[in-house]
Amino acid sequence: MVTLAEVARHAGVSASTVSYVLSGKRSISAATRERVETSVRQLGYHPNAGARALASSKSNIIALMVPLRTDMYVPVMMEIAMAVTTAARTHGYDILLLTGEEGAQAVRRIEGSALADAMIVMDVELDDERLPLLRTASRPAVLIGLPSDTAGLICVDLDFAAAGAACAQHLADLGHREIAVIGEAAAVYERRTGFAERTLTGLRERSRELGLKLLHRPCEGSYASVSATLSRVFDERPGTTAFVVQNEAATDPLLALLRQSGRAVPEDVSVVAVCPEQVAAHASVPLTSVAVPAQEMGRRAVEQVIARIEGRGSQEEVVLLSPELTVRESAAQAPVGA
Amino acid sequence: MVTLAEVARHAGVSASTVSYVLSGKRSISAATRERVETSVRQLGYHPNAGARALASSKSNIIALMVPLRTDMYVPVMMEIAMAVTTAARTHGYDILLLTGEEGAQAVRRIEGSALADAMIVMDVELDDERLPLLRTASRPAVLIGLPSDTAGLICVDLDFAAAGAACAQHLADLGHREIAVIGEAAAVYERRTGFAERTLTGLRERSRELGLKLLHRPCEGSYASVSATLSRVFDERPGTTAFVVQNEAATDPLLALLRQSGRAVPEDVSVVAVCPEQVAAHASVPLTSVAVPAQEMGRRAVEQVIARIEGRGSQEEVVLLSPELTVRESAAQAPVGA
DNA sequence: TCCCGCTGTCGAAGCGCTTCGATGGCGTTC
DNA sequence: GAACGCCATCGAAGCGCTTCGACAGCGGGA
Repeated sequence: MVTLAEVARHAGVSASTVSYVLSGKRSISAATRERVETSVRQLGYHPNAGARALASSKSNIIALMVPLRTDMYVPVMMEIAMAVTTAARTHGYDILLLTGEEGAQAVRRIEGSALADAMIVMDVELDDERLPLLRTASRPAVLIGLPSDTAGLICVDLDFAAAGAACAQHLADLGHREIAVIGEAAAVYERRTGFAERTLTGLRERSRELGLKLLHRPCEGSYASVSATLSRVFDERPGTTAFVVQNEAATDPLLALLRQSGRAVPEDVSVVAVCPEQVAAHASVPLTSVAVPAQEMGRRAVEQVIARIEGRGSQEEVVLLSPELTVRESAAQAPVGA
Repeated sequence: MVTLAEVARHAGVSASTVSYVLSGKRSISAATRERVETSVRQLGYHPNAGARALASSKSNIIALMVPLRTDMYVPVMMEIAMAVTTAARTHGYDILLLTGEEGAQAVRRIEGSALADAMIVMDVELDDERLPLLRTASRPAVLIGLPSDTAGLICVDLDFAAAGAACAQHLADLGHREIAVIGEAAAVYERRTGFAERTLTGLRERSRELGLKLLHRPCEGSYASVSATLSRVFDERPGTTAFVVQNEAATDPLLALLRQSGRAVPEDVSVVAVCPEQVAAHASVPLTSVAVPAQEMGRRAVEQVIARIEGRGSQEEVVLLSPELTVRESAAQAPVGA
């Protein structure tokens, strides 16, 4: 391995000069800078990460805690993780991948060992066990998600309430009066991962304002579960003309089962989804949907966290991204006389 | 932050003694060990990762390169990544997440900066640009996937050829004579990510041995694409009674479109898939399938890489996991007189 | 002409840990 | 009872880098 000292010798300068050329923290004459840069290139020098971290108390690593559960919401999670990683690299940071499994323990470990300069935590529950630690941590942390108490926290998330409202509004504009919500699995609500509840809140409030009838049913992603849910919905509310789905796995079964039961989408029944673009665009009927902007969320989280590492930005901030409803083919004017 | 020196003072011993207690590299009396361990606990000491890495030239970090493309095979990739991370933690290692985007450059960076002790590389292409570097690297590397030339490499992968053969065998056993293969998108074959080709090879060879007629068609995951592919298949080979699908995204459309075209699965047409368990189990007709054992692959890759870090194991090794075909409901006896 | 204040460079200290060699005290062995 | 060896512990060096203070040289203002 090539060291700083070797580069210095090769360039005929002192080690500190090389260091300053690399960091740009002191002015160096153009001539010297070029000589050093040439040596760096010729020798293929890469600074030793450990030594650098030790000397500067900065690792240039951001820890990313992703949920271990691979049973839900996987593509979005993956997309966010990738977006975070890519965004971090453009700022010179690497990502250390942690699973939620270790829980609060992981936060302590990272904090204590100085392995990372900051953390990004995904899949935060409303009353997450990690929150107290993150609040008092000596290193910045950014949450992707929105716990119930955001005091002293930096959060980035889609404004799911607005997303819910947008769905209700869109369907109301199309003349629908009775709407059913096919939600995430009951376990998701029990775990209290805010986003599902917030969507529902948004749906409910806007529905009340607009005088819509709203029915909510949690639902597993399986055909059996969607099928059962559908029957119950049409039993209870035969006048239902529109669905809002927030459950990646359930969208395909929903469309298939509606078709099977003789209801055409969007002629007889409209469907609006809250899901990733890909899922919406590739469904059997391209779905009018509010996208979960994974890329954007990842990018914003990285920006927030780096601002904090560099001592910029406030101690507390909630970044809520505005939802955008994309009109595709699955939602249309309510059937007349419905 | 608590340092080794503080622990040493607190326990009334020298710093080196604390270090030896922690590493177990020299024998320490039970009394001293306990005293030190108590101090460690009381002070909440965590060794500084940078200092440790610098002094020992060992970072206890494994770099994991995942494909950036989020357009294919996402759930499996995520599952493998999670399995790798979890497995690594049980051995005391953390995972540094790299995207394929940086390509060979990333390999050099990790190597030069001593950021990680080893690498695990996913989504290897048959003739990957990173291979020469990985072969000559001073740090161990393990591939998940199988390039064409495995000389000097450690590889872990599912035996996709055997998987293909198993599918052919299963369908032949059920009396099918004409089989169509719905493959990955053409781009996947062009990129030459071996697994798709190897499955095909296995299918072809076993089909030849058993006298089956085989037709292969690459296919996008969209309904339009699957629909077009299906028509062409039935045009060319009206006698087709069975499908092998290797394309996560296409399975659902395939089942839906077969049903729509009046062909019942499995009564009229059988389907066998090569895909993750979840996809197979939750399909509208639970799929008889060969699973991609993501967990197992992640675990084995970590074991291999740690063996190499510790100086165990050979310089070259190919671990091919045996496929297991799980019988579900989508494949049945070929219709009589077909 | 003298002194001041830059700019560009260097030397040395130190980040927190591992590890090598040295050492002191003990029980054994003949 | 002297010599030996072993076990447990210590001290010091050094891993490769950053960063602080020092200083040489030079131009400009008075």
